[in-house]
Amino acid sequence: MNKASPPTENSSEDGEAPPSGGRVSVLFPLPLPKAYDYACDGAAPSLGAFVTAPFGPRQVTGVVWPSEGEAPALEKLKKLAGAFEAPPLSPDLIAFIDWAAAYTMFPKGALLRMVMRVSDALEGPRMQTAYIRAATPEGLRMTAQRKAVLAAAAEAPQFASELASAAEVSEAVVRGLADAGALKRVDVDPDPPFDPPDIERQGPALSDDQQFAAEALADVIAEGGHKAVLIDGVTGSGKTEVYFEAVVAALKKDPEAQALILLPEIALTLPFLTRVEERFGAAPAPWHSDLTAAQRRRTWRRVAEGSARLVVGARSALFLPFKKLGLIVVDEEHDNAYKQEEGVIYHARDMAVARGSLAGFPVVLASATPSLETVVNVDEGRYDAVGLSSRFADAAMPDIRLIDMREDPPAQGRWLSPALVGEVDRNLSVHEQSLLFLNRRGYAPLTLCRRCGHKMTAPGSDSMLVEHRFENRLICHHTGFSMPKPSACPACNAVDALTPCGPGVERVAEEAKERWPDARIAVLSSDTAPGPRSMREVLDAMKAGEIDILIATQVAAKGHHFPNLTLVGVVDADLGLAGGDLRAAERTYQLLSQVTGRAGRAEKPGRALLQTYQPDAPVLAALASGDRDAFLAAEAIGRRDLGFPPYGRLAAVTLRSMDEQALDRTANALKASAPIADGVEVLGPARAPIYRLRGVARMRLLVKAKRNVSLQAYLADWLAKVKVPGPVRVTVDINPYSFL
DNA sequence: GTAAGATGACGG
DNA sequence: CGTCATCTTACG
Repeated sequence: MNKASPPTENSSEDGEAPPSGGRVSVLFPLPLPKAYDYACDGAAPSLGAFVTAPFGPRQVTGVVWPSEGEAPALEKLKKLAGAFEAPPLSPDLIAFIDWAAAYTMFPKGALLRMVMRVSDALEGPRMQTAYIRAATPEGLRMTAQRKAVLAAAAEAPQFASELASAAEVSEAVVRGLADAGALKRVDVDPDPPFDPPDIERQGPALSDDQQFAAEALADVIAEGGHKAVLIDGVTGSGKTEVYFEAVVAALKKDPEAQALILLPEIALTLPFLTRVEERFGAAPAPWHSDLTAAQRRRTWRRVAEGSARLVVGARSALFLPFKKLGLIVVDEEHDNAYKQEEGVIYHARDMAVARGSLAGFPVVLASATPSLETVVNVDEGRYDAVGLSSRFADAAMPDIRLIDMREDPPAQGRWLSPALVGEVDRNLSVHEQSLLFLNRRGYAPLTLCRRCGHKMTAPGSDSMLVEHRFENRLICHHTGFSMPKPSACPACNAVDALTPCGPGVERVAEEAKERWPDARIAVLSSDTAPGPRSMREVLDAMKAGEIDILIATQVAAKGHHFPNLTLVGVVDADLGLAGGDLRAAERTYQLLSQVTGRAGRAEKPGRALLQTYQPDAPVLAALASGDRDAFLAAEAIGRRDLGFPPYGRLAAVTLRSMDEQALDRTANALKASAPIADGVEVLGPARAPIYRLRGVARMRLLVKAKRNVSLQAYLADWLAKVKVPGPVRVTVDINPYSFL
């Protein structure tokens, strides 16, 4: 704990000196809405510095924050306890946190907590001892073990454990050699810096389209300042190479600038890291929830000091303490995985644009199926757009056909229509791969008692248990609850009456195995059901052509190239349309467009068949005709007429409680006290579609407002008036995506 | 988040 | 009337 660097100018533009008498505001990473004031001896630590201070009965680490509001008298203040050497948070990030807290209506401290989740990063490097080769001293007693260690030693420092295992001896031998002077001890930082990306390295040759788009982005970056730009290009058009050029431009323009590439899912980040390494000759700093504590600390520290210049990460990377962030790329910007639904609720794409806007740097959004929000922002001139129309390597878009399941139904208890079966037959005969897509894990989504009609649900929950036959268990996909499949109905005790209803991937696989006993069939879903084969192995086998028919959930839809895949069969194209939330059609379009785009990537033309009971649904018609823009235009009109986002504002106020009566009362009381305001409509309360989850019941009110009203102001005013009893928890979700 | 004070439920 | 459990509040 050392004194931090001297105070910087306290940001006020008129050059006003910081409040005299050595006082600072400190924001703690706790769910608190404001910063607290402290006295300090001597120079105040600079804005953004990490400090510890007594807070109530304990010592807490927080960040020096801009003061606001009236402060208590100096003599009432406690003193700061200490400061950290870690680089202070940038004014950009402070401004972003303030903004994001106001926007999401979560307390500032809760947002700061997302920045400070790396608990031990502040302590600075705890040096570790490593060993390098040294001149062998005279008279060194030589043994076989010692020889092996010296042979393994090198110029680059290695830990005792590494040397010992390389030489197949114990660590004591290594330490003995160091004591004898034959190895030199050196202190190494356990968090080595990341190799800088090589921005001079020549990228691959770009197509004319790509070149044009890359230059447009380079212009935006050269111009400086904030701008959001959409790269709109079909699957396989090479968007990635284009935004890599934008990264190069941003890093070249300012030798201190850092760039962040956001990806929607961890599963995508791992292969992507390799791709970045190929392009830039160095792996980027990774950030996602699967990192170990050590990897996390390394990235956090190196990002904070500014030496990690390129970061690839999931949505939470937005809250890394970048020293000088100069560009954010949001890949697959339409992906709903960008919406964080737990803890602080936010949409990473929107937050990325906001962060760029506050700090004055460009944000690039990339997608083959951009969200309606983004398309409208482009149409209304708030965002720029560059298009990539041609598919790479001249591969044709797949031929997409709808199968009307009313006219061409599968046999009873089967899920594949004769038309789809015929196409798979054809593909098998010419040794090309087929993908059967069904976005449903497990064997059957519903288990019903034939005798009494009882539906199997998780205890204390209204969510259906999904049968997973490989494990012979019933699993709740919402809570993670799982139980062995019972032989008797828990409601009426009828034996052997529990019946699986509807198909999941496992059930389609069962049908496929019966129908094509000689074909090589694999199942791919996030729970890697069939035996010990991991997702990675299945994907590799598919790429290598070792699988004839892959039956998969959406994990196969994203970011994989299967060169010999020429047929995609969508088992249930209507699946995402049920439930009817406002983005159901859009999501279906995005997902199915992505899946069908897997067919025929290389020289081989592909085809896709969508099984549907509603071939007239506009989404499906649009998919079949490939007319994305017409679909978006129709969606836009629908949303505008209903006043839904992006043409209006929406917020969900969710109440949760174990006590259903208290929940009901509070929900109704809340509704009754909703202020009347022009252009604001409060809907509900209604039970959530899955009403109870782990014993907690949930009700929701929706606030719908015109675009020109501030939802946050309305909600703050409203929620401040109502006293919510203890056992009922209220959360606000600005612009909700999930209606479960 | 957390710990101390305030409020309320049950037992001697 | 005392003790323990739970809710409320405040943290500078």
